[in-house]
Amino acid sequence: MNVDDGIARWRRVADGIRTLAAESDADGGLLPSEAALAERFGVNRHTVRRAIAALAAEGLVHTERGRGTFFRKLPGRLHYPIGTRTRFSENISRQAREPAGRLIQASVEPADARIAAALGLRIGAAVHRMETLHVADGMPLSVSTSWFSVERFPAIVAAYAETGSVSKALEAHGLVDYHRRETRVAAEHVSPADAAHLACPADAIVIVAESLNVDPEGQPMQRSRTRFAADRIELVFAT
Amino acid sequence: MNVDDGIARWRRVADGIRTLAAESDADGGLLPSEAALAERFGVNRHTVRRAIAALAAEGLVHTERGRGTFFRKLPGRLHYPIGTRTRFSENISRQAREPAGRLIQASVEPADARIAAALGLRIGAAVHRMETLHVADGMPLSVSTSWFSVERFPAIVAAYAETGSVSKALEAHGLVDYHRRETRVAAEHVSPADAAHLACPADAIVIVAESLNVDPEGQPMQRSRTRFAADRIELVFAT
DNA sequence: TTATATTTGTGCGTATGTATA
DNA sequence: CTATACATACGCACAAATATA
Repeated sequence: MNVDDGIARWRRVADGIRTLAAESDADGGLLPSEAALAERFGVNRHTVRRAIAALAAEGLVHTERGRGTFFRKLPGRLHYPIGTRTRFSENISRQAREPAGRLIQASVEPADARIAAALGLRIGAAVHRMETLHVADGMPLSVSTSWFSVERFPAIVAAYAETGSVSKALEAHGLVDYHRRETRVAAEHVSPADAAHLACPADAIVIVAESLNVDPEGQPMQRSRTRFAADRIELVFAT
Repeated sequence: MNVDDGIARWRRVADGIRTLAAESDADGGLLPSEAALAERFGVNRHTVRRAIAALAAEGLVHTERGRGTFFRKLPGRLHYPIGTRTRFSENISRQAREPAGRLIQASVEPADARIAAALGLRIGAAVHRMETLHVADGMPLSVSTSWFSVERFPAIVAAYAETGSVSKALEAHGLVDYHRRETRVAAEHVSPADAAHLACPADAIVIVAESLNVDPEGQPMQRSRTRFAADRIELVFAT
């Protein structure tokens, strides 16, 4: 535990304890004793005590003399299952009430090289670009940008605005089945515009999921880039 | 700049300079002078010099006497494909040279409720807990914590330490095939300990992937929690 | 109830690391 | 380079609160 990295030992111990909390997410759970933690991390008990003091100051744990130190409960994240047939409304409605998608902005633009390649169109072909916000229980969870071929889905924007659901909007175009081909997952700091829509602080984190949906014939028909508020949701990939 | 957070000033200055490098991603770019950096961060010039020395030691910058200090170029994000049969070594070795896993820390502990449930063991059963670091092309990409049943994989730690690969360590126990059942993906700010291992700034982001690997009979045998440096890698789920 | 072990809380001395002037 | 101030980390000892036999 002696690395000259400019980070104090009690800070690393505090983080180790934080990890324990993340791993064994028991509310009201009992931490190992200070002596046990000192041995586990290879530091003096005073160092453990300083780490615990820092965690207590930020409210993660509380200690009771003679009894021990206990975790406090962390606000849980919603689960967002992602499989081959992901539908926002269906996913979230099992965990929260009133799932809702709201249209923020829509436009028609020429496809750039990347969009054209993803959707199998010519560069410059007209595509709908739709910006949507997804809310559950009054809490914004994600904002998403989607691209659709104008030729194939001329009225997709109106249909989404009316139903608040991509799958229902696609049904209106006669497409009742589609599935997700690929999802790329990254994470970034939130952009100012997204922070406003998600009602989160300027230094918040978003999980960025880029995906491609294809119809039953394997033809790509929707490309999307969704930014999830990372403190409110986690993605679950079942394989 | 005087906060009692257990992080040395030269470390914060070093992280600040790293951020400068990320923003103005010009290869061979010139840093502000040491005096200018000292004033910008509100520290003594000696502290700036120590920060630069640390960055030079890890290869991010190089200094030329009388001329100044210069950035080196940063690489783009690697892709990390995740499917039912993910292997770190195989994935990364197609894009980078010398993939390597290094054992950071290992211990045997009793399984808490969560680990026991995940691995199908009794609460309190002995499990190996293994902390590993994964590097490609000399750049740390992820740190991972894994849990294995001690009864089933008594020598897993030694086997990993020798081979630097989980799949090879499992082969040594006669398990040649396994697959990933579920992956949960979240994103957080990096913990100080992980930041030290990943050599990234204190305000960096990690993608947290929790997964469960099962053997051909469907029996869970490895639970892991991997933190990826979000600025170096993106996860790709093929469905 | 008492007795004992466990756990947290406190004090003090010493050595080393960090940051400034 | 030295000098100074402060933070960090350790080791030991003991007191106070709690749990348990």
